[in-house]
Amino acid sequence: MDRTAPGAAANRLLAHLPRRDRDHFVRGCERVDLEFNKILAEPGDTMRHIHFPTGGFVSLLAVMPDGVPIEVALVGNEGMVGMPLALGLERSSGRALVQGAGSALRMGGAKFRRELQASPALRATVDRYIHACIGQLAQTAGCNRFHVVEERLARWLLMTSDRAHSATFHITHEFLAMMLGVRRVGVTKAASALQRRKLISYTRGDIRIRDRAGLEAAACGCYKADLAIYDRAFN
Amino acid sequence: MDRTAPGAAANRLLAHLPRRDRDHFVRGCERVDLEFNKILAEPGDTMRHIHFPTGGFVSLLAVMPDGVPIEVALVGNEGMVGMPLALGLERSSGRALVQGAGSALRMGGAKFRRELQASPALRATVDRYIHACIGQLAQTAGCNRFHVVEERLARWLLMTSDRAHSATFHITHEFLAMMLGVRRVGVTKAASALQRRKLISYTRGDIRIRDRAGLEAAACGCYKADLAIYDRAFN
DNA sequence: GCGCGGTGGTGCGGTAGCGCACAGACAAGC
DNA sequence: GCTTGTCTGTGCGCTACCGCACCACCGCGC
Repeated sequence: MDRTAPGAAANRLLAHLPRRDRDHFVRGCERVDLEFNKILAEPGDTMRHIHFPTGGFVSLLAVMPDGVPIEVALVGNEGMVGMPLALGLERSSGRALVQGAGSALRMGGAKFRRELQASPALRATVDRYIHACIGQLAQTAGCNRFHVVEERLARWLLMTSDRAHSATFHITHEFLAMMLGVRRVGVTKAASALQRRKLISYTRGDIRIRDRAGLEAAACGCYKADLAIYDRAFN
Repeated sequence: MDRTAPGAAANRLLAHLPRRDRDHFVRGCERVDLEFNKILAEPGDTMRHIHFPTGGFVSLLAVMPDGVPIEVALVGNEGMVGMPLALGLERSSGRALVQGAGSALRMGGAKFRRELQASPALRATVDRYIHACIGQLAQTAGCNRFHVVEERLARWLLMTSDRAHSATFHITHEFLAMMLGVRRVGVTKAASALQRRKLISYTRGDIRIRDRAGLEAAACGCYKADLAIYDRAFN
């Protein structure tokens, strides 16, 4: 993957654009930091920018009527945050929360829409990503219904590791519990089971994946299904 | 809402188009029957047509890696079946199953994409629907995690009643169990509780909603949230 | 009349996850 | 050193739902 504009290939979605479109697009963006725990959008917020993470990653959370949040999708440098803008709407329907600090390319909503009009390749790439995201949402809906905490935790760790591009990252049980929509002790129980099986290790929020293949086997099939969905959208 | 082309307003999504676009679009469609239990798409299938239900309604199901299906969205005459086509892809990622017999307007995929190019209003309307659908998927993901069968059943009955435009419709406990991803006896238990509370009545698959307001109170907030999502997308 | 398939209801033991409460372990700051 | 806050682990009773099995009822066809 050639890097004709700085950071162009650091977001894999933008890397799918033909060089000319990509260079033009990236030049129109500004580089911003994604700071840990920062909220990029709340339900009902007007979204000012679309973000293409280059490092770091962002959780998309549904906020239930009683205010309890749950993660429904995870966005790293393979995707973008701000799908509503690509669909002609301004208001976010969920919460977007920075999970892993890093950086992103961002562009104002109005400008982004002009770019979408101007570049069929951009439009096509963004649409494919939306398609993949819809698939991931549907997968997650089923996963939440059928799979036990230990499997879902394993899936989450793998997805996060992929997006962090690292076998280690930082997240507490408390936070994980929020993501998975379970109690903290549920995470503690599942995580210590995974640790006992020597698949992961952790202390005070520092998590390390020790046996990736084993963890994949411990995760529900949704992890592989997610990969397949992205693959089919962009193959 | 005026009916300048036959069936134009029978699909509320198409009814959002300016008259000229709508008439043109509807003339390019063919009218087809949606026959009960017919599968419009399986995961991985090439989608030949996009469908705009005019009567009848269609379940979108995620098929889990072990083959077990679960409903993730419900499409009536407020929507369309074939989102992937609108996003430049041909392969369905889930299963589309006719739940309520009726009819639809349909158009071939290639032609539909040409129409999307030609009519910004069509593109905008379809995009808004996709946005609403994403919201519904996220809501369902959370609902599946947090809410008990009785609440989810009530939500499903209300959503279905809305799409059937009727307080009565036909569906067995067995089938409902598949939609909700629970055992048949789980549905039996929840349904008889709702019946005891005089919110619904049923015999051998014939379901009637007797107290709509009561049923709304018995449903989880996801039902109202769904309505709000659609409303915000199209207000 | 009889059998049979489709539908709904019940019972029973098992388990995953819940709410709540409390205890230990480590880190950082004073 | 001591305190305070954060993080992780354990115990307990409870509930929703599970898998499995069996039964009752109804309508239809032979």
